[in-house]
Formats: sequence, C-alpha cells, structure tokens
Amino acid sequence: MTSHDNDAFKPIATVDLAIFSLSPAGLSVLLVRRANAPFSGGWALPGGWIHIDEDADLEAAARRVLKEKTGVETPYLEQLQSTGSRNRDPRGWSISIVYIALLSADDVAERQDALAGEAEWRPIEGEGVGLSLAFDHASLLKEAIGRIRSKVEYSSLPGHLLPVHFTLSELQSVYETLLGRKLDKSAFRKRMAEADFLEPVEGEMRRASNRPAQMFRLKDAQSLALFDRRI
Amino acid sequence: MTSHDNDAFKPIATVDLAIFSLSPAGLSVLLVRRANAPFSGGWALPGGWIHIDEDADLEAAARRVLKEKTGVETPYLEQLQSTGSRNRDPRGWSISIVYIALLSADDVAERQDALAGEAEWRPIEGEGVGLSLAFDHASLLKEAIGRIRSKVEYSSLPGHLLPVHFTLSELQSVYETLLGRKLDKSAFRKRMAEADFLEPVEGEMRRASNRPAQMFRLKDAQSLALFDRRI
DNA sequence: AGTCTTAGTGTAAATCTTCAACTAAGTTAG
DNA sequence: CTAACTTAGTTGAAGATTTACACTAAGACT
Repeated sequence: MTSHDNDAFKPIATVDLAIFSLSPAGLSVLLVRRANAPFSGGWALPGGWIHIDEDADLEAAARRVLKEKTGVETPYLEQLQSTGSRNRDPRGWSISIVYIALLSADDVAERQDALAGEAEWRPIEGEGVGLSLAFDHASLLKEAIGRIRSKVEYSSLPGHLLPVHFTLSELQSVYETLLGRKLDKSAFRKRMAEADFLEPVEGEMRRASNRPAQMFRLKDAQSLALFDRRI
Repeated sequence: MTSHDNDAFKPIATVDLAIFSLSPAGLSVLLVRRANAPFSGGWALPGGWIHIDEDADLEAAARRVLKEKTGVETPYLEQLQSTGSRNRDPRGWSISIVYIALLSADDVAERQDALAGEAEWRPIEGEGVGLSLAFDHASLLKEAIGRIRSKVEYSSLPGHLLPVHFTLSELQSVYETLLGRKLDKSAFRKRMAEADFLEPVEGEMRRASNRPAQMFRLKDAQSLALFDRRI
C-alpha cells in the first residue's frame, strides 16, 4: 500500500511529564539530567519512549514514567498537549505527548530522598526555570505553567498541591502564591463552598497559639472541580 | 541501545480532524467514508498518517489533511487532544492527535461541490452524529463537541463559523444555536464590546425591509478571544 | 484576667445582571 | 406621501452579586 506501512516512516513517540509540587520557594517542577545523547548531561522534563509491549495507552505510559521517577502512583494527571516535528529531536521526526502531574506535599515529603537518580525540584521563576532545557522542553514547560496559572483562576487545582489535610487559610495561601495576588477571605470561602469539592475532616483541627482551624480534604483527589466564575 | 530504536516498536501515528461548520440544521461535522481496511466503507473523521517526509510538524499535517478534504487553507485550527492505545486500531499500537477546525460559512459555500470524494456534512445531534464511526472516532467527536460547547460560553468561537462579514444579530443567533438558549440582546452586545474581537466594516450594512445593521468582521480570523466571564 | 493571633462571619456600598421598554432607521403598503 | 411594520440598537429601574472591611470567636501565652 502506501510507504507509510513501513516502520521506517513512523515518527518517534514519547511521553513527557511536567511534574509540579510546592516547595518553600513556591511552585516547582521536577527535572532530570539526561544520561544519554542527545543533550546528554542536560536538564529535561522526565519522559520516555512509549513501550508498546508494556503500556496499554498513553495515560498508562505517563503513569509509568511518573512512578519510575517519583514512586507516586495516584497523582492528579492531565494531558496538556502534543508537539511533533521534524526538528525537535535530532534522531528524527518525533512526537511528544505532554502530561501535567500535580503531587501533594505529602507525596513529596515521603519520597524526599528516594528521588530516582539525577532528578531535582526546580522552582518556577516567571515562565520557566532559568535553565536551558533539552529538546523543546523549555517551551513545553512554559505551556504547562500557563495552563496551571490559568486553571488556578477557575478550578480546585491548588488543592492538589497541598498535603491531604489542610485548612482553608492554607488553601487560600496557595491560591495567592500561584496567582501572585491577595484574595478576599470571605469571597474565597464563599467560592470554595459553592464549588463543593472540599469536605471537613471531622474532629481534625489545626492547633496553634490562636483559634483552631477546621481541616479539610478533597472529596476527589484525582479530579478537578471547576468554578462558575473566576475566583 | 534500547529495543525502541527499532522501528517495529514505534506506534502508528495519525492526525485526525473534527471539521465543523454551520449548516441550516445547525452545527455540522465533516465525515468521510473509508476506502480501505480497517473499517472499510465506514464513516470516520478525516485524517491520515503523518508523512514524515512531507509534514514539518503536527499542525502542518493537520493543515494538509484539511486542505485535501476541503480545499480550505486558513481556518481556525486548534489541537484538541491525543489518544493512543494498543487497541484503538487493529493494525497495532496507534496514536491519534486530534485537531478541531472551524470553517467559515463562506469557505463552505465556495467549496460546496468540490468536497473531496466520499465526504459529507452531518449535523450534530446531542453528543454525536447518530451514526457509528470507525476506530474511537465517536468518542473523539464527543470530546470535540464538548470542547466547542464549552468554549461558546466564554470565547469568540462562534465568530469563526459565520461568513467573513456579519451583523451582531447574526452572531448572537449563532451563540444561541450553539448554546441552545436565548441571550439578552444588551448583555450580549456589552460582552462583545468588552471582548474587543470585532471591528465594524466601514460603510457595509446589512439591508432588508427594516433598519439596516452594521456589519462586522473578526479582528483576527485565526485566533480566539476569551471573555472574562461567561456570556 | 488580659493580650495576642488567626479563624470565621456579617454588612453596607458599589457594581453588575436582568428584563423590558424605548427610540432609530429603513422598507413596504395604501 | 404617510402610516404601518420590522429589526437595530440604547436606556434604565429593580434585583442580585461582589467587594472591602470591620466585627466576633476561640484558642495560647504572659
């Protein structure tokens, strides 16, 4: 039939991940040092070939890479976009399907030391990490950051970066960090109540030298709640 | 190195398009009849292999397919999502990068008869076309319809389905068709003014047996304007 | 017991929506 | 020639929502 039935005409297919978490410096992304050519020794987003014998589908491939690099199995995971071109990989026409993963602070704390090999959390500054990245990963990361910033405006996204239990003040503070602006407390609480994605953890209170605060958890740790309006 | 340098381990890579336009019956999508196995004779979204010798990148591949099927070169085009799995194509592990294209009514009118081969506009009913489609195309189409319906709420999307010149009343009517509900005239006009994606065509008026209406065009026929709030 | 701090609620003023009426500008019928 | 008709485009009052900020609540610390 056509020449494209021949494997030599197939593009390379990879899955790459922008894995985010909160560090003291704010939103951070996991980068790995490449062991092999091309860009050997350079920083890149974690990723890898699709293993057609092992991965049932694209999302399974993304989860496999995530588990290999972080040990985390059930994060928030969403497909961002795909890029593909003749030039992005010197080895040939290549496609990358990019996923965004959000790790809860608990996941990060547990695996602190167990980070696979040459991996490192880098804080986001502006539209990137102030580092040049392999392939077109700087551009992919920029898109991922844009998507995250955009979704903070109208979704429960920040809830996926906190520990499993948190207070409303802590949640508001994450929204403020990611948005880069202060929010009104009563308006914030009204939105959270309307969006209906939190449930109080009965009896659990955050105690300090002040009035104790009710702790909450996400009703669903895998899905995003969308607001009717911007926050 | 790894076994994946061997082409036999690469997935199949295709680009598929959900091409929409407005017909008298409302939003419609272009379907083609498959000439070859698998699903020979069945309806499918237009698409095809990525030609690594010919296509510079994914979007170029999408534009090539679009031009082959419709003759249109500069539509509104946006990437929807990618699917990929072991099962979706009987020939093997396969990836599809799906694009949404919106054709202006002018484009459709010009090419009415020149539709390539066995292609046909089918009106959208509910979440599909009331027809079973090849591969997982019914599911891809459902996602595309969902994306369109969602974007009508907060973007200039409907403007890309009209002729190049149109009145505000015509635009409002498209919003109403796609949303399935009536909108308030003054609120609608206020949103359009705020979103600032239209410009009046000086001197051009729609004339009928009533007060003439100012005609407008999109400031940018390739990009979408996003509203601050829902319409 | 009083002070301090953060949690959580209440409220008045400002803004935005909704609904519907009103004016504008043409064509058509008589 | 003029009145009736139709759709374009604007205006405004009533109601709903948002915003800004102050207030009350509940604990720890001195």
